Amino acid sequence: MTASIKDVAKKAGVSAGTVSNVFSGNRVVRADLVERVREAARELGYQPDRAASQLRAGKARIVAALVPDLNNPFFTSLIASIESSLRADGMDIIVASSNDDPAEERTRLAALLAWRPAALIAIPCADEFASRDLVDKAGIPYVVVDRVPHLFEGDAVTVDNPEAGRMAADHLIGLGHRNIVVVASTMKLRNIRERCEGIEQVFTDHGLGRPTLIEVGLDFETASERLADFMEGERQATAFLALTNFATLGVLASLHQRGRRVPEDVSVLGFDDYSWMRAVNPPLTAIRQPVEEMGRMAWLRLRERIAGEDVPFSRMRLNCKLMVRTSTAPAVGSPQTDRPSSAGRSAPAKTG
Amino acid sequence: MTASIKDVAKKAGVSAGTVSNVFSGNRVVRADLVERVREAARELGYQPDRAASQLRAGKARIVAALVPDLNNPFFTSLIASIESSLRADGMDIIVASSNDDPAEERTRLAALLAWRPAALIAIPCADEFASRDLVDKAGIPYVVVDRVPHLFEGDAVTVDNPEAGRMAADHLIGLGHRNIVVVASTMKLRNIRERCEGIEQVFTDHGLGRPTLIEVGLDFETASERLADFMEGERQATAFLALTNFATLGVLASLHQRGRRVPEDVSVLGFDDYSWMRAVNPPLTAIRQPVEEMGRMAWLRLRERIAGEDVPFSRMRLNCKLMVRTSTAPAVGSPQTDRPSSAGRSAPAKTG
DNA sequence: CCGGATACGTAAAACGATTTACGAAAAACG
DNA sequence: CGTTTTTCGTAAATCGTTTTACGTATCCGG
Repeated sequence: MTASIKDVAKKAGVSAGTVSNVFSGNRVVRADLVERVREAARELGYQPDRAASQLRAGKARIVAALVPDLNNPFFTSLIASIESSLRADGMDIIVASSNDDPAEERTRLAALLAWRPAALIAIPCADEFASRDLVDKAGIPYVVVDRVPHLFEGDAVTVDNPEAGRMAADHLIGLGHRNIVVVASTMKLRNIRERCEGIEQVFTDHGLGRPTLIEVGLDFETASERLADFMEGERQATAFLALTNFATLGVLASLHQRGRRVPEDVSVLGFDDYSWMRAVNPPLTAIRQPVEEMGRMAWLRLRERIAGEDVPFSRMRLNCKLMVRTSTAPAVGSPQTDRPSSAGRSAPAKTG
Repeated sequence: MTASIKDVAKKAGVSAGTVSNVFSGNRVVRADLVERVREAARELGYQPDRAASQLRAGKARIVAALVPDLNNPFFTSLIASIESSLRADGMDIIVASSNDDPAEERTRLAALLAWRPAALIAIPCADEFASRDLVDKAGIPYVVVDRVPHLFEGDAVTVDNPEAGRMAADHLIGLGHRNIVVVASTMKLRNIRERCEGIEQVFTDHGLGRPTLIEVGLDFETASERLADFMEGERQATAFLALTNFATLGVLASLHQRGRRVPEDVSVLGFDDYSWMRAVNPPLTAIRQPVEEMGRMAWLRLRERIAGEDVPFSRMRLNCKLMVRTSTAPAVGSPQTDRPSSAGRSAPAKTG
């Protein structure tokens, strides 16, 4: 059905090799022949078959991406960024979702590798990245993004999670909040743990005890559910610090459900920064992750590796940014102070 | 680096053809040989090269998806749905974004087709789908989703846009709203036009004139901007009916910016239905598009086509659902009535 | 015990590209 | 002008599979 290189060769009256050279630019071809080949190709609607090309040349022009969830805008934004970086280098992207399940991750990864991609970008579903052995065996360069295994030997791109946690905690404590609830997706993930560490550090620096911490899972539904349960008995918190996208949503939903107003009754600080956070009322104070840049960095590193550069492994740690909006306000009854201890513990939670 | 079928064959003491048969199941192989081949493959970490396999067999196990914007959750949800349908059939998905630009659409599409995918799922950036000729020439089955060309001869999956428009308009008019502003992305898109038609029809049925209509573009930034401009001079509207995701966000953002409260001062009805719409305050009344189902349907049809079934072209028209939440309320000063004419025109817009 | 199925493995020819080795013509050089 | 070099096209080999054609062994009925 589709024209092959031979059809073009015949039509242009040259050999297949010449046609190949015209398109790949691997060797120079006389101008008049180039013209004839181009013309013939145009007439036939010919375009080199990438699968065949990759097979023979051993150079893949496809990159694989493995993410935990294609419904999470954080991951898809990352893919968007990577896709637009890739394209400049004539690459295409093949994607798969592990659905946050290690077993699926393994099979999906195997399927991706079966295409012999030039490289892989992985966001593991658990941060041991148990399926890593498959990639190692395949011998292709890869970079782990966002969720990096402990003692990982390889390229990685993350944000500075401890610092992000500190920024968030600083902001809330600076506003006088002492009863802060930290809403994590799951402590099984290292990035989440690191954010918590940053937060706790600030608490310690201020002479405060550890903040209340709850785990609410990886999607909106379960997050809302668990938060609703939690809030049942909770009356003291003056601020919620949500460590992920869906955790933020869950907090908002259950606060609203219980009729507690933001920021009058309780402050909310979220993670990730999407359009809707700016649009809603009140606009959300949030820690912005540099998604766009993460994607670019990941590809930059992979490109070097593909080119065969033997640079040492690197862990890029990008900085988050605190976007202060109006969902966070001074704690009720607390003057805006940095004095340690005191306050908080006994601060009456205004109920809605 | 990676083991090939020959390595496995040698190790198992059989021919390459036999190894192929073991993995493809194309012909039966004696049990003991199967065992030996499997064992050898396991030891070598062998997995058939999909590119090579596709080249020889002429059967592609990859599907291409072309969308206008990977940062729009509507499109990525669609991809998520398709990906999970595909996987059940052993397919993988390769994606590209046209960035809402016909020229880019053309080059990206060409790149996708160069992989000789088994099928294509396309969401054109303009609804003529000007690059369609490329797909036709490639001779692969494809389905157009969401944005369907006029008089399109082919498979398509959309929602019932006129009906969606009617539902939305009915809801608002039923609440007594007469000064409704319809916020479209761009009238260049047929689905948007159809939604408008549905809306206008309801207006006519109620003896009302045409609603105010503004176009705000395809992304959040420009939408907010244009809406801010628009609202500068606007004081009468009691309800905004946003026809897309980003339009909805734009409406919320600029209303908030001008200090108009939802739903007390003005009602807002949005399109698409995402987690954040449920989570925010007030929860948004919205028209929910069956994204998940759209993806499934698209793949179902493609699967038939790939299998060679010669069914006639179909345009699947799925139903949207109105999710009534609290961002829409009875119009101020208007009793909840269906009486035509009167009202509206002169209803004072409460300013914030 | 013979003839014809049946079962199943192997060698070799594809698939559509790239790359290598070679050769003919043109160009450069002394 | 003869020799060497450069330029550039072609034929053939090759990438890792699948598939076709063929061969050998086993089985079965008569």
